[in-house]
Amino acid sequence: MKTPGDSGFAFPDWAYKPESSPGSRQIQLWHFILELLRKEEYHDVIAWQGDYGEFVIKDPDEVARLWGARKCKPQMNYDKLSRALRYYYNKRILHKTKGKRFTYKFNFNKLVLVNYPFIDMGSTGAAVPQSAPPVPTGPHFRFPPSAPSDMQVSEVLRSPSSEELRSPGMFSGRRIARGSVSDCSDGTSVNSEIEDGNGGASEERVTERVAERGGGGGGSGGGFRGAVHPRLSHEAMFRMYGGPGGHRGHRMSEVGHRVHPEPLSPFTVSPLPGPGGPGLLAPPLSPALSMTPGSHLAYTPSPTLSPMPGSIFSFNPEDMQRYLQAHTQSVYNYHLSPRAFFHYPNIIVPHPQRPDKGMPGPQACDRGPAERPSVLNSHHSSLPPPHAHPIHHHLGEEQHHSPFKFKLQPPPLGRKQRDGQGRQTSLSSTSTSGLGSSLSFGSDLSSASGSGLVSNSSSTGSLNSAGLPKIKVEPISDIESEEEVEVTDISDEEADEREEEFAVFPSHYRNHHHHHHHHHHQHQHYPRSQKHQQPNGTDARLHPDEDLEEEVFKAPAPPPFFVLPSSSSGDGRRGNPVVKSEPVEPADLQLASGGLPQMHSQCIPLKLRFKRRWDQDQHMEEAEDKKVRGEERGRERNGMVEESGSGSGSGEGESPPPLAHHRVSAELHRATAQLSLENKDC
DNA sequence: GGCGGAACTC
DNA sequence: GAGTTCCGCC
Repeated sequence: MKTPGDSGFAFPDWAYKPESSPGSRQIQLWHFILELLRKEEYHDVIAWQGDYGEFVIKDPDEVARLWGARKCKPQMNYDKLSRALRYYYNKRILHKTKGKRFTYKFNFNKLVLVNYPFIDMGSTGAAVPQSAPPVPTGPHFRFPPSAPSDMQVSEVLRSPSSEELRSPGMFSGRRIARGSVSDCSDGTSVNSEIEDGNGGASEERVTERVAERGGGGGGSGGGFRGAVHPRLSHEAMFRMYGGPGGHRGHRMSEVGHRVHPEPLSPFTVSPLPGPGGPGLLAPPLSPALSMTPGSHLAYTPSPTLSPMPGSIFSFNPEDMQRYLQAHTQSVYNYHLSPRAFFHYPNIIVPHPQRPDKGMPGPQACDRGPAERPSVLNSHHSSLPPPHAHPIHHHLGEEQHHSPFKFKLQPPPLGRKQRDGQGRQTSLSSTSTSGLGSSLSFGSDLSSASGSGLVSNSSSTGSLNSAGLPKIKVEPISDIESEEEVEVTDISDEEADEREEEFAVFPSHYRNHHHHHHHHHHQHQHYPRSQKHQQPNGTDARLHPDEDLEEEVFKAPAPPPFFVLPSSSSGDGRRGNPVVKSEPVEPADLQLASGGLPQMHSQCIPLKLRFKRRWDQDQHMEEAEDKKVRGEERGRERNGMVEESGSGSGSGEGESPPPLAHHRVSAELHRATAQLSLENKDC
């Protein structure tokens, strides 16, 4: 354990694993940083410092060197590394602590929550010994008692091919270092000096894994073994690393809601069953939705990923709940890398990988890609099949595919080519890079499966074979695509609270089926200074980062057919089933949210009501968006407000809370409640 | 030192 | 997609 002097909070081991890196098969820089951070050996090179998540690179050159070694980029230097780090700003993985040299800060929210939304660290022995970032006193949030459903989890998780899931390996201390440095076969590589001392740890690692998974038990060295859980709590995540003894291995029982019987992994359990059962899905929503400041992130796992979107909007209380939950959850999942779902550490597959080949270790620069396959395949047999499909099928009619996709970051906006001569030929010289660096973990699994959400793209066929939803993380620019839905963060403010540590990314949750034509497309947050405009003229960058943080969450639009009959509302208003995008019925809104007058139609079918509400929400959101957008434009490039002079490091990013959004949410809640009541009457 | 665009690689 | 490499700018 460690925690040298720092905090007692642990950062989950899995977070350090390269394998868990959602973004790519290769180790990512932030992962690497985390690795270093967690090792005492490197404390003089890089260490946690200051605020929660903040770290200082004490020896930039060394860090760069290590990174270069890991990536087999001998020419790496701090300048380059820092560039890479700066890219994280836009991704919100990191931000710079202003005023402090070589000091950056992680946005754990992004790293952890986003990537591992379902892991329930709380219950399991999530606590990790390793290094701990300074603890946030932060907000703890808890999940509502009700449990989401296995289904959800399963849905989400399931897709990952087993391969991905497996590879629990975590770094054992030395491994990284050595591994990383170790071979860049070219010779050019740096040698490892990193640490060393440990010889051959790699194999050891394997063993560890096996052991770990084995029973849930023992959390040996460091593996994080928390069970995957549909809900995850910050609290849990960062819980104090108190007695390790207790944590590891045990079940999450504490949390009453947990659904999975299996402490370890849902996967093993096979999620299948769940989907259908609505019951599972419909947990009480109450608390979940609450966006009260105090709660910080109220999160209810929701079926968003699965159920809602789909196609049918069946109306019943459960649906409602789901609907609401969806919002909530969506927030949670927003920005989730599609691949993120695959990387649940908990899902450990029993198979030990071969030390040599099997190891996914990123560190082996030398390893050729060729080997990889073997790894993957080898396990197949015994591992739980990537069940993907079954589950989906089960999702009842209600779910099917969710139309949501997640977008993460802004695209690298257009590049103007420098026509002339670029420095093209570039590095001829030494780069060793080409060689072996490519070690990827799982071939393409990730890409293929993608997802966690289903995108119902009827049109595109984007569904994967399994019919899984597709989550897409992408830059705004692409957005126009169709069905992407953005999820909006509900509680940004809270989440964000001080600094974006916990911020959830802003997002919009939209339905593209009917609406996308009208607006949206853009809405992505662009990084601070993005100033590009979309071709279509829409402003590509809506919010500077921080600003974005808060947005309203949008209700998923009703499925297509949702539209149909609905229009005929009992209240006499009739309409064609036009899908509309018009702000129709503002009145309804009033009704619904405000006071819901008892309409004579006293009992309007809930469905209709709901539908209306939905529409209303949409409109409101849109309106909000427009509004926001307008504002944004105004600030244009100057928008870098965040950056400008804040002297001290920390508090960046705060933007005016979108009251409207809250309002909407509130209304939604209210309306929901009322509808429920009404429903009873009926 | 730090930022971020642009081109480029893997 | 995630950097890497270069570079001009502040």
